[in-house]
Parts: sequence; structure tokens; C-alpha cells
Amino acid sequence: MTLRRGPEPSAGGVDGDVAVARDNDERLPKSHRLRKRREFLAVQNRGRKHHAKHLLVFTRALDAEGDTRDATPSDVTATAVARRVGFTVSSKVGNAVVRNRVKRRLRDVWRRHCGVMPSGLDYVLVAKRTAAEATYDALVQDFRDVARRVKR
RNA sequence: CAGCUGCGCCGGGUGAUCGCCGCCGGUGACGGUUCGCCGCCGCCGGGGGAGGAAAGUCCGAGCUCCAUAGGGCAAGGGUGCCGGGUAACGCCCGGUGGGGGUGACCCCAAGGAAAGUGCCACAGAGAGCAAACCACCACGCGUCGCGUGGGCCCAUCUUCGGAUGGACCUGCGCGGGGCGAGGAAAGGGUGAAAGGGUGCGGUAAGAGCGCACCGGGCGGCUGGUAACAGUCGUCGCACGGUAAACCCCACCCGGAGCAAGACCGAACAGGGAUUCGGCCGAAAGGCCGAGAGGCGGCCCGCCUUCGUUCCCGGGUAGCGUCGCUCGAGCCGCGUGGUAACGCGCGGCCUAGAUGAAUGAUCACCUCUGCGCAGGCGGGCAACCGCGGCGCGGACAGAACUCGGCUUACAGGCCAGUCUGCGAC
RNA sequence: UCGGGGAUCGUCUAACGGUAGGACGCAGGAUUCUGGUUCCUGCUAUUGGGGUUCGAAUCCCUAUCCCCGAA
Repeated sequence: MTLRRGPEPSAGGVDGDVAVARDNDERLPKSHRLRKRREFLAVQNRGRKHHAKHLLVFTRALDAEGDTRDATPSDVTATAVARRVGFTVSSKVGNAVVRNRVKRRLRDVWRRHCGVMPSGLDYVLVAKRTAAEATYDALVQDFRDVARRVKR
């Protein structure tokens, strides 16, 4: 089953040492996601912005945010988490069916390929209007392009 | 066979890998504990996880809070043939009337215009107690022409009786045109609409003026629960359209909405009440009345306050909790009803998220459309059957829950009926 | 998710149920050596589909799109 998943080993050739080394776990529980509007706004307003063909990626370092959230004591596990992510697909992209599909694909892309992104950051992935027509492979390619830019 | 109509139904399937959200069972660490357990973070196993429209938010309800929701009046809004169904409805079923279609069948916001008001542009004579342009008709007064009779005068001829011709006056008839005062509402013309329709009689010409049939009003009878239909009598016909114009009549409607609302609640910081009189009491205080305040129109009415160091909380954060899915529920059988639907019995539990799960990536199969290649079999051929490759297959995502309506939709299944053609 | 409001030339806006008007703009012409100004002429619209009415931008139903408000 692992040898059937084609794109993964080939991606490892590019920058797979980070991916394979850290994440063989492809799960995405709630503690690894952004859940509050305030968290989204913090990343989008004070973070850095990276463009791709179908995507817009905001990033923000976790410790920069630590001072605002150290009041909540329940985040012992959250600080241990390497990276958290949130997805934004607005009504410009399409109707509810299209938005949901785009969000699911993005979530799947993140699950399988989030190893290419540096850890210790919060991410917000915003879908552009063209993401509605993009195939899964195109989104993967886009994601890798952005990751290369984020690392710099 | 083709086309139409139409009661209903379905909305791809199987498998692999990796995931997401609840639920149930087991189990490990940590924290709390009233030692029952609870909270939190994990692990293992089991089982569940979008629609016919989940959509638009156009109606009707449940549920929750407000307390003007109790009564009356007013305002505003809605509905509008009749009967039934339903928790209710503007929905559904059956019927009536009207319209369309050869037909099966389809469509209709379908009460009232003799309660009142408004409007009916332009055109047209006239548009609302009707009107008189053209054309028609008899009458009166002029006028012109033709025909005809009488009177008188003149001329010519004369057998002296008269004859012929002309001018003037006058009577009658016919015809043309003018003016006046009328008749008539039939024809022309205008308009969306002109005060019943067709025919015959009648008349100066016409007209329900009279008659027959059709239409209409009123009344009775019959059938029907009713809308209404049929029929008889009567009235010559009065009553134009528009109420998705105001309006009248009948019936219905309190407002907001799960972001309703309830609970827990760190931190922070406070906020409100202060009228008069009477009675009881030693006092604290209690009661009554007025007043004041509140009451998203008004009245009746309802509620609050009436005290002095006491009373009351308000309200935000929260990976908060509940509301939150057992309900006018679904399935099957029987039964009543033309039907919508009702009743009885049995069985079942079937998503509950909250930056928001119910998927992502593939493989194979089924059905089908298009394109390519032109393979195999049958046939003289047109063509038929089987098969290969590629591309494509909709509208659309629960957000408190139901009942409807409306709109979107690839493809497919189908009871019945009708029309046309062919064969028997 | 819920509740309101709206849609008229390319743009901004008028219009009792009775010929859709104005301004800016655009095109053409005149004036000017050229351009601008000015003047004249013209083009261009009732969101789609039904219904009521003799007649609909207006009244009613329905769909589409846009805007606003409610933690």
C-alpha cells in the first residue's frame, strides 16, 4: 500500500528528508487546526503573505503569538504542536458544494504534504477563485511551490 | 409503430489506501474526589454519518422569550366559487362555473360594480342621470327643373265659332338642392368598450314598437350538503368596464426569532430605588387608596414602586454545558373513503457539526451520449447484432424541527388514457 | 442562519396606469489655423419570465443579481 502511493517518494527527492523524517502520521486533529476567528485574524493581519497560482498562504511564528495566549492554561499540547493550519474558502470561489470540495482537497493536501512546510508556524490557506477548477495534482504542485518560498 | 398526455418512482454500484465527526464498549497516564465517580489527554474494538430538492426563504405550525399576548375599538396585513382533508395553511383532494385543445387532458387571486368615490388617455358627434357628425325620414318656408290645370293680356291666322304661340298670375303632382324646427338610434365612421343578438312583421324612417328563437333580470318548483344545474312563470331589457384602483362584505393574524432562550462562570468594575395621605403596630414592618412610572395606537385593565441602611444584581471571556434531535417520525400489512387522508395492528430508532464532519486519491464494473478506428458474425444490399479505444454524464451540502409551495436538474423506469398511421 | 431594501441609456438620476425625460458621456457636423469652449443633430435604457388591465417602468406572482442590518 505504501508503494502504491506514487507522488510521495518522488517528492522526497526534492525536499523529502524533512517530510519523511517528521511526519508519517497523516492525521489532522482539532488541536492542529485554527478554530477561532481571532486566531485567523492574527495570522492574516500580522503574518507574512505568500502567493501561488491557486493559493494564498499566510504564516506567523508561534512564539510571536505566545504572549497573547499564555493566559489560557490548556495549551500545553498546543505549544508542543509543530504547526497549525486553517483554511479559508470564501463565497467568491463558488457555491457550498464547490467550497466544501476545495476545502477537503486542501485539507488532504496538507495532511499528506505538510512536512514540506517549516514547523513552529501557524498557517492560513486561502483559496483563490481558480482553485475551484484546479485538479488535485495542480493543488499539490502549487503547495510545493509555496513551501519553497516560505522556507526562504 | 410514432407522437401527445399523465399518476408515480429512481437520482450509479463494488473494492483498496489514508483521513474527519458523533455514539457505544474496553483500557492507560494525569488532575479532582463526598471514594460512588467525575474531568481531561491518548490507545484498541464495534457501529452510524446529506437531499429530492438539504436550495430560494414564499406561506403554515411546533418550541422559546417578551407580557399590550385577557376583552373591546381603531389601524395595518393577509385570504376570497362550493364541499372535504389537515395540528395549521395562501397547501392538498373532489366538485361547480369559465377559458384552451380534435382528444386524453390542461389552465383560472373565480366574493361584491342596483353602498359610495375615482379612472376610462388618444381617437370619436358622443365615454356615463348618454350623444346626434355623415347618412335616413315626414313637416314648414324659400328656390330650381319637368309635367299638368285655370285666369288674364298680347301677337298671328281665321270659315269670326275659334286655333296656335308668347309673357304674367295661380293650383296640383314629381324630382334636385338650401334653411328651420323635429323624429329616430337601425346603418356608416371612432374606439378596448357606443345602453342585448339573429330573423320576420311593422313604420314617414325607425326602434323590443310587436312576434319567434337565443341571451339576461326577478320569482317559484325539482335535483344537489353546497357552489350550481334543469324547468316553469314573469319582465321587453332597466344594470358598460375596472375592486392584482380606493372601497364594501366574510374569515384569519400580538411581536420577535435557536444569533430564540436557560445554566455554569474567572477577571473587572459597580448600578438601581428615594412622591403624598390613611389604618394597624412599642418598633421593625405590613396593608389600603391616590399619584407617579411602565405598557412599541387608544380604553377597560394589568404590572412596578410606596424606603433609609437596606435591596438588587448587571455583564463579558470561555477549544464552556444544555436547547439538539423520539418526531403532527419512518416502514410493512389490513381496513374505511372516488380521492386528499383517517383508523387499527406489528416492527424500527435512522447525522447532530459549530472556521462547521459526512471525504481525498485510485481501480474495476453497469447504463448511456459523442468522437475515432474500422474488427467479428448474419444479409445481395440497406442494415442488424456483438465488440475495441478516448472523452463526458446533472442540479446541488443538513445548521432547531416539521407540513407545503416555488425554483434548478444529466440520465433512466413506468400504471392508465388520447390522436395519427399500418396490419388483422 | 435570520431579517430588511433595491434593480431605468456607458454613468448619475426623473417619470398620476396612457409617446420613458434630463445631466454627464459617446458619435457626427458647424465655429477655429489646430485644440479647448460654445452651438446643432443623433445613438443608447425600464433585470428575466408569467398574469391583471383596452393599455404596465408603475399593480400582482415568480426567478436572478446586488446592497444593508443582526454574535
